[in-house]
Amino acid sequence: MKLPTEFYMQDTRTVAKELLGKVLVRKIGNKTLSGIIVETEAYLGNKDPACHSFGNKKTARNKSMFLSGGHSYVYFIYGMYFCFNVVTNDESAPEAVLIRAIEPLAGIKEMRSLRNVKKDIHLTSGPGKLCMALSVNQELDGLKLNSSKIFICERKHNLLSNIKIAKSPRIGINAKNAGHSWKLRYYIKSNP
DNA sequence: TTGCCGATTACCT
DNA sequence: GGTAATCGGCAAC
Repeated sequence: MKLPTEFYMQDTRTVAKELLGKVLVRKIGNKTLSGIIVETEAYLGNKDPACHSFGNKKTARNKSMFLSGGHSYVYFIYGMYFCFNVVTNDESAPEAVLIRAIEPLAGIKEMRSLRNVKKDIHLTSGPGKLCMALSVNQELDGLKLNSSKIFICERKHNLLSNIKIAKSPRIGINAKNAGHSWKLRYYIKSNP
């Protein structure tokens, strides 16, 4: 079952936590690639100095953050990589959750051919890596997450009912940034 | 129009 | 742990 729009309209930190254990699905032609979400980060819009939409600043790049919860926000970074985010809350709150890592579930062969790595552990263990493995690019920016190309759903069997969630400061935030130490990164403890 | 730097990764020692 | 790769966004000029 695809997650309903109401799921994404909740508080951004709640969505970041609740996304752990859900399944990110990418359809390419007749191929299905998917993985369990194991690491996320919350970005709190207007009041978050580390967020692209800090101060409600709207630009060509981050305009998708100003859509309602349940849309995608994909951006290009470091001249080489894409990052995939889930927009949360309503239009008045340009907030989002960055998907930082997934555990491959379906389409591992396709992921291997999209990535050029020796060990599977490196397939989707970072925000840029998972975008390469799932062929996520700017074409998917601003789509609703019930799109046939990319969406998120519950696991069929609730195998992760007793997962332990850990939190920490977000990765890659410059120490000069006031949001540097905010603990908005969530991950499934002990998942490699 | 210029110039700095980034929500990263891969590969090196 | 260190850093090159690589280029678009964005603020400042």
